[in-house]
Amino acid sequence: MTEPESRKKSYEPGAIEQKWYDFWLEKGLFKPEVNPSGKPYCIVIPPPNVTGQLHMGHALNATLQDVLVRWKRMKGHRALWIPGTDHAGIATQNVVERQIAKEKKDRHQLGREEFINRVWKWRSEYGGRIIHQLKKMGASCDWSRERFTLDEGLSLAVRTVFVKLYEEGLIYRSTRLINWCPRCLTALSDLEVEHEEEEGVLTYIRYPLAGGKGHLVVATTRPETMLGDTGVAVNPADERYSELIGRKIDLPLTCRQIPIVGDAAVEMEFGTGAVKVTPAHDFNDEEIAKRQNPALPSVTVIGADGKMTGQAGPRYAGLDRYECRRLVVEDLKKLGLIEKEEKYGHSIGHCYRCKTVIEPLATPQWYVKIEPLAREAIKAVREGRVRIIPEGWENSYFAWMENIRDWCISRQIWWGHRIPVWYCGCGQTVVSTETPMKCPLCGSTELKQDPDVLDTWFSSALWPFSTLGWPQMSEDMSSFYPTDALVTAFDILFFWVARMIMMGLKFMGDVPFRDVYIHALVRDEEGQKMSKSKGNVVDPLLIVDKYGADAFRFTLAAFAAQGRDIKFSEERVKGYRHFINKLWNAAKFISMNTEDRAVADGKHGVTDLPSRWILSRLAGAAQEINEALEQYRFNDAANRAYQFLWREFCDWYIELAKTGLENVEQAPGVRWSLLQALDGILRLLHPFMPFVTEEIWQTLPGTFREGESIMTAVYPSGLPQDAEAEEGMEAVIEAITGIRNIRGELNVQPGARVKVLINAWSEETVRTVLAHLPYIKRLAGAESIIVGKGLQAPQKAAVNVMSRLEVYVPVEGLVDVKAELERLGKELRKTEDELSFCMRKLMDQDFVSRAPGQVVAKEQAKSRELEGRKSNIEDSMNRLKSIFQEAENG
RNA sequence: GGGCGGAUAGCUCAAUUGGGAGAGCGCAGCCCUUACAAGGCUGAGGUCACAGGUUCGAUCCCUGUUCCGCCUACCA
Repeated sequence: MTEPESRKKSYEPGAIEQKWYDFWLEKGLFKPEVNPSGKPYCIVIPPPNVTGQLHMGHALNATLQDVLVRWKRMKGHRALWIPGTDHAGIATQNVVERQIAKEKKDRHQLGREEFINRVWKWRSEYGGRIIHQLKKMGASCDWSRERFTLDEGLSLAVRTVFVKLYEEGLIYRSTRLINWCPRCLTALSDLEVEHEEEEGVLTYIRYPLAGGKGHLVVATTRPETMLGDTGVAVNPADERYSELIGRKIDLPLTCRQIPIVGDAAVEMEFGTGAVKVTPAHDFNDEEIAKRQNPALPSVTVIGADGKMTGQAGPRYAGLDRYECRRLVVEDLKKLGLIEKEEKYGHSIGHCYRCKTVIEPLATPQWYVKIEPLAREAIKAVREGRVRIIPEGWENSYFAWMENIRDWCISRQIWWGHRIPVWYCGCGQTVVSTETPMKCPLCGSTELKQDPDVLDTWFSSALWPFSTLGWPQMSEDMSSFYPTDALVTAFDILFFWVARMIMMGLKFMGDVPFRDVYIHALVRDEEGQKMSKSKGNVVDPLLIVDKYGADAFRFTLAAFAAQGRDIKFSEERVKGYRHFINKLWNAAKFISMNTEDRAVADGKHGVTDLPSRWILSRLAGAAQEINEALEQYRFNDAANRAYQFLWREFCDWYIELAKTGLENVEQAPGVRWSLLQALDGILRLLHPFMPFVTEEIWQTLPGTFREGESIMTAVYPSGLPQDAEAEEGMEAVIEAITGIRNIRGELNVQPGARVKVLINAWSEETVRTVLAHLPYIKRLAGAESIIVGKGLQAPQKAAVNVMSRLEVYVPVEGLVDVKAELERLGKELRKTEDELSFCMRKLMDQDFVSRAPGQVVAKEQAKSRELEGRKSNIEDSMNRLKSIFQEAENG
């Protein structure tokens, strides 16, 4: 026969987690319908990339959302957490392209249709991976409502939004420089470009003045672009150069002549004060070119593939841009046109997907005119209709939104939402949610759809309402929009959060969510960002296997609010596994002591002070935990639960209960309180550690369980507190710790029973202590205790002065008198220091007259207590000293 | 260049609006006390980065400095 689960010495998560997750799924407990009449509460998951594997960020993100949703569900809300994945255009396409590259093919050989089929096939094989991983974390998402950004419904939402914005003039097409990734062969939005500081070279090139007299020196970090220069700009206010404006340069390595122009944006102090202008390959230069009248022409010398074009001239055409750079510099050197080269640190844009250096390239692209949308989104946050938590992020949000530039939404890839625009040979453009049969202008059926797809974030921006069924009306939509909270990391605040707010306001007429909770980034132990290339990634699934999802979740929650970063270390998870084990063993103890024994029928059967106390403490903890969760202070909530379970419930109450259980009359009440407090802490902890709490909760007697799962049990709140019991227990606790301190410091053997005198300051305390002598004896290892007010101190005793009482432990023969004197001396110095600090304040006229009355009163009370303590310690020391001297003399 | 955040115990970090700083881990001592050694009891350890200012009083508010991190920007 195997040991029953509940009696094993330690908690083993593996099989138990699977068991309960299946149970929850089977019972449909993740659906909002379990609380049909509750107030709706809804969170949409930040959809992870369908190509993704669960990483630490997902794990933290999912944990926090699950804590919120489980908590709200237990509070009776109609709670809905909508899961799903994102089609992740570029990332997914890259993954599948790599796969087919192994077959020595590329997507063009396959053709668009076949390639798309391959991606869908890949998605059906691997796309469920991250969903499966979320389940391992215990996520209570309603999987029946799972969505994918390329679902038919979501695609319709995307087309609908596109058409509407187009019709309003908020989507337009334009040819201008955009960020181009020469490896992914697509345009990128400004946000998708990562700037990194790099060491480069600033090359000073002599540009000969036409007509053969002298030259102008320009500085550049990209010498190869000189082949596409169409001008040189100087500041018109620059006396060195102003009279050159209007003259021409013989552009080296080409046979072109280019003008010297004036532009106020040129910094006179930087470089030589003269700048080459390459409108086709530099955003600034494009601006300068446009400002000229007539505008400077564009010469594109670098193509979409990052190689030099025919316009670069026969010597350079076809070269990679970096090879060309070397050759151009070499050629210029031969011509004696390089003045100097110096090291230069500057920041360079890289593709956020493949890290290739971005090339500005002029191509036709679709844009969203963003300013009108941003204006409303700024207002929503300013007016508090969307709260960003922590508040500090609002600044970043405003800063970005106020300087926002039009959003390039077209991508030259195949995987994604095809742009719903068709072109006719007659020149007509058709924009429609459905594929048009013929051209409305000429009737031709030869319509060609725009080959590009939309930025993935375009569809993600619609997520809070597209997942609820929009553009169809649905019950979910009227119940759950606006959603309640959005939980995410700051790195997609602009990419995603801001755009959702814009689209929600535009298409739903209301914000997409009330609260945005921005959580930390998970870093490694050294504080480095986890990345595959650094090899410092910790796989959350391995942590779950090793320590269980509960310990892992609790760790993440407990460290969630420590500022922006969480430094993750396995040691911490190990620590919280100990916590779970503590809970497990407390439950085991309670089960052993309640099974087949009388349990009081409710709270009225509870008569003993410790039981009243723990129930009151439970009420207090519940209140604080609820308050913390209301404010997204996950760490405070988790730590309060930790403190309650370990310090108050296990260290104090269970130990006290061992005595209470020996009292035949009180025992049923103690048993009820043990179960009641355990039930309470299980419920409080359930959102953080769903599995172990369910496992234990299911073993509680039926009267403590009002439903089939702890998931739908009522979350403790609004429980009555019992100030009288708390005050009474303080006295008991002081008596016990007072004795323990002495034992500990004087190294009394744990087995040795000591005789104790307790001198209480009030009759009330005397009564309380007297009534609880069995508890004190047991927990403090005392064999006899004499209690009274104004007790005469014994001749030879160690003393400990507390705030409600003082404790004497006669130390006849037991103790080194000298050591005890040292200990008391230290105590005395501490007390005196505090007292003099206190007195100094009270003697200060300014303090007494200007500080608030209650602060002064507090200081006065404190000084009285310290005075008392001081004289008590001095008395004890004097007694010991006389003994000491007797011994010396005798 | 602009902006934001951080500097508190050996380590990692807390501290609801200004009134002599807490936790976890670690460390030291003593204990296999029948829920738990993944445990219990006790203890040591902090001029709250630096310099000024406001205040009766500053870890907290203001200014400046140093050192870290991050976001953002078209100085070629």
